[in-house]
Amino acid sequence: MDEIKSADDAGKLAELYKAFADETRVRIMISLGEGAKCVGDIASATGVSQSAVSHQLKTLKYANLVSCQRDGRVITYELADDHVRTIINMGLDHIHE
Amino acid sequence: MDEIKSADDAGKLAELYKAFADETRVRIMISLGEGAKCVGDIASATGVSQSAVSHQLKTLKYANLVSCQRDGRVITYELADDHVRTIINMGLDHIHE
DNA sequence: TATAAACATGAACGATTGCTCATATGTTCA
DNA sequence: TGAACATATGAGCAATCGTTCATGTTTATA
Repeated sequence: MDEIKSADDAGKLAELYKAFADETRVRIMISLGEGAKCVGDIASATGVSQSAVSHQLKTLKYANLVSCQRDGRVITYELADDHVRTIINMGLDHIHE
Repeated sequence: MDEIKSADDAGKLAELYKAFADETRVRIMISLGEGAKCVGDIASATGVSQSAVSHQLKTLKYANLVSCQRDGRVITYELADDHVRTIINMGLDHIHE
């Protein structure tokens, strides 16, 4: 336990963490931590423009960190799985020592 | 558990994950996961130039992810704490589904 | 003290990133 | 069908990043 397992995968790992390496994306993920939301609600909750949110959601979706579902003209996004929450909480633990 | 705790801290969190968002730095941290090493050994273990390793170690040290200790003209680096291992393993879990 | 070894550092440059602005796509409803 | 709403997308640009190359700093040893 708490022992590094793979000596490879460094590239994929870096790719994964790149998705967490931006304040806007973190805000979006934290916001989605409260529950599924549509793009407009994410934008107002985070104070980021609709366009910027949409661009970042694309990045998060590509990284398999969020999933979405269309319902009429509204598209609802949610965190892909509990790994996302866990990774964020792990980071918060580290920050708060 | 597995519930996002803080609604703020987004900036600091992004800063933390930026340190993991580069393949070279991940390679260095995985290498240090095997145990403490000097700069030259890290360079040969990762196949990265001494200069690049040194630059990245500075970044990792600034992020409090590694610590170092001078012994003569050799400087030995090691992972700062088990959070680093945990964060990397968490990422590997996510990658390997 | 002069030299070499181990590491750090600064400048410079190409590559990537995240935003804005304008516009396109898709959907509902009158 | 046409207007309005929700979201996505592409171009363009400033900012950040990671490397290399050259050189500086610190320590040991002849």
